[in-house]
Amino acid sequence: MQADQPVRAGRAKRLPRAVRERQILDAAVDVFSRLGFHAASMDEISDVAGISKPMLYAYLGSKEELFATCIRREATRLMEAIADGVEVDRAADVQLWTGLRAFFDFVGENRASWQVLHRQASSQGGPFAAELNDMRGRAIGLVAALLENASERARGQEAQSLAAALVGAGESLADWWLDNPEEPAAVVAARLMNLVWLGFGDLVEGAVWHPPARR
Amino acid sequence: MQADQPVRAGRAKRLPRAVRERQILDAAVDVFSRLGFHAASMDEISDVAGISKPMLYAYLGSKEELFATCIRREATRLMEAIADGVEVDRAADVQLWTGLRAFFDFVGENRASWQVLHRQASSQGGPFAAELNDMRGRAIGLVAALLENASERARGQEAQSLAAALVGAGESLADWWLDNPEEPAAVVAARLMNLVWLGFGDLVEGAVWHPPARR
DNA sequence: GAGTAGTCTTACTGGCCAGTAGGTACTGGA
DNA sequence: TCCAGTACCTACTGGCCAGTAAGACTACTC
Repeated sequence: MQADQPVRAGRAKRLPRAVRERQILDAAVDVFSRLGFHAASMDEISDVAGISKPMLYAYLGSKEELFATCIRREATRLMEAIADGVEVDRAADVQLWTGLRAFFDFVGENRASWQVLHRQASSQGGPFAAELNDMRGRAIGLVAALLENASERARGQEAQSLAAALVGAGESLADWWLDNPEEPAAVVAARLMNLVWLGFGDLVEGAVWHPPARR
Repeated sequence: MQADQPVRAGRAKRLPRAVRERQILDAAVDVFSRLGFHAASMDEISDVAGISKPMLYAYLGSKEELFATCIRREATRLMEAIADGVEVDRAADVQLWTGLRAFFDFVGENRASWQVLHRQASSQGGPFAAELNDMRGRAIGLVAALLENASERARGQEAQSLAAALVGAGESLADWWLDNPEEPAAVVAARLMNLVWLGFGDLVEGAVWHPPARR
């Protein structure tokens, strides 16, 4: 019987360190996104990356360091994608819209990254969640600033919590979209835009919804 | 040196099975919420519950079964709390409002439950996420039905995705609230209600937000 | 006070996996 | 052609933890 699995045939080709590191990080994001931090093993990651375990440790350090590096890299990519997408110097609604578009485009094109960021990182306690919360906080702050600019009524806590809700709606809708991927990113983004903007638009005009007396 | 830790002093008091099972589930929810599924050990859970490990296995089965049982119990509690809270036979906005109130009240009073449901369960692949998605799906379906009733324009995919966004906004805002707990549940709930209802209210009246031509 | 059913324990096994020791091959310069 | 440096490897160790074997204690019944 011949070898039917093309498992790492012996020694891997020599490559400069920078290239290998990128390969390893790609593999790590893939594995972490599929299995989660704990269930992912360094053996599997090195396997997917096409190298041996000691290389992993030599280049990226411990499992925790590796994971943190993944998070930082993917978070940075996401935030940069959004920053590049937002058209500043335009009306608030356009800024929000372009930001949403950039966000959904990124998620559509980088599902694994999104999995690692949204699911895995936040569910591990400790420094990871902190790292992630930091990025999330920056996103919320960005949206909050936008809201504060657009309306006098949204200030401080008010703006922060509305922004948190909005960012959460985006995250959740992105998840839903991954399970129902038949629609293009633009359609999904537009739907969220309709929901939140027209809602917030009314707030801007001073409308307030009053809870009725309890029965 | 005397024993300074009141660790399980020898044999635990005999208790009927139903009571023990409840204690164990309480302990399990606590530990899972703090550490996550993988990092939580059966030793720690049995310790917190005040019994020995074999009891755990005798009563609740394997670690996975125990976790699934926790999820099912907490999901059921949450859904029942919401169902009890919603005032049916009233206008759509009142139904939504009462549902939101019930949801935020539950989260405020059962933080550990919420942690297990929202963070831990969804980040473990396999049967857990399925179980959780099931409940989540029911919540989304409920909201979607409400939206469909209220408007002709929201149908099928449209309603489903809007509902997903709304539920996600609620989840996210609940998380934010846990980190900023100075405000009462009602205030936070009202804020979300303003955001989403007035937004959706415009959709009902036929308003549509058009994305501008890209630059 | 002997039987029995259910509660509870100590003390172990076996597997998985993070991390390492101690090498071998390749490449490029002197 | 030798050397230095870097890329890369196989093969192991040690700890943690899910799950279990084997039995001990209690309470209730007749």
